Amino acid sequence: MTSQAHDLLFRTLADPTRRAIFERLCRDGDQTVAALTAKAGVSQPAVSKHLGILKRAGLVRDRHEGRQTHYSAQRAALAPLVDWTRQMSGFWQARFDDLEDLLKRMDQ
Amino acid sequence: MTSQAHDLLFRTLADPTRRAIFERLCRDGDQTVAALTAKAGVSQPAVSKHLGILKRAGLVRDRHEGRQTHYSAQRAALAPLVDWTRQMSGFWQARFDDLEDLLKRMDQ
DNA sequence: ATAATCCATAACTGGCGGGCTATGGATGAG
DNA sequence: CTCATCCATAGCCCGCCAGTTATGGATTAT
Repeated sequence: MTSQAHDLLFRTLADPTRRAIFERLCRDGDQTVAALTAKAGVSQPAVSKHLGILKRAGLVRDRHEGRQTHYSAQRAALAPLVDWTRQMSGFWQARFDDLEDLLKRMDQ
Repeated sequence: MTSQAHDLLFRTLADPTRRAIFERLCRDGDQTVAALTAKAGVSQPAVSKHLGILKRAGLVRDRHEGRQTHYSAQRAALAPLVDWTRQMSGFWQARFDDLEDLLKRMDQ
């Protein structure tokens, strides 16, 4: 896993609004842009931009359905984060390896 | 764990230079500011600022020794990150609980 | 056909943050 | 005592990025 990937992930998750959108998608599943905008506290274009950035980081997928776009969380994209934490900790690799395998097979 | 803590952690780790400093402290242990500056690719004041931010996030500790300041990584501060990832994933809590306990008892 | 809804993009703006140089206080060396 | 070294802070600058409004293409409703 390159350090670029870590950078992209960390920078993407550093913004509170964006992280909140991702959290919501993780908690409540599939959401339209309108639904996300209703709770985001920012304008619809801002939400669209955040979704674009999340998508570039692989954290979400979009699915077009008529004039709506549904977004869903891609939890597997969190794997590099777990990997990095494991490297920084330098211990208990075994436990983390289990988790990584799970995450990597979670492309739904 | 408050969402403020997550925000502080993510924002602190989002910068590549800062993350590299933390990684180095994790890998190679205790370092003086001069030693860190030598490899950081930025000026000494920049390194000092990064260390200050890392310290505010609880990720490093400083120890004064004469005119030198030694910094060391506080891996336990990564616990909220693990916690957040666990929440987003919503699975395998047991495995992560083990890790969290370990991290929280690692205040050296 | 017309109007309304959904979403993405463009264009602009402002603030935040990471970089720098300059400086000074504290400590160690000669 | 004087000078050099280590580090932190101050002050400044500039680029990036998250926010906004405006707009338009696509789809659905009337």
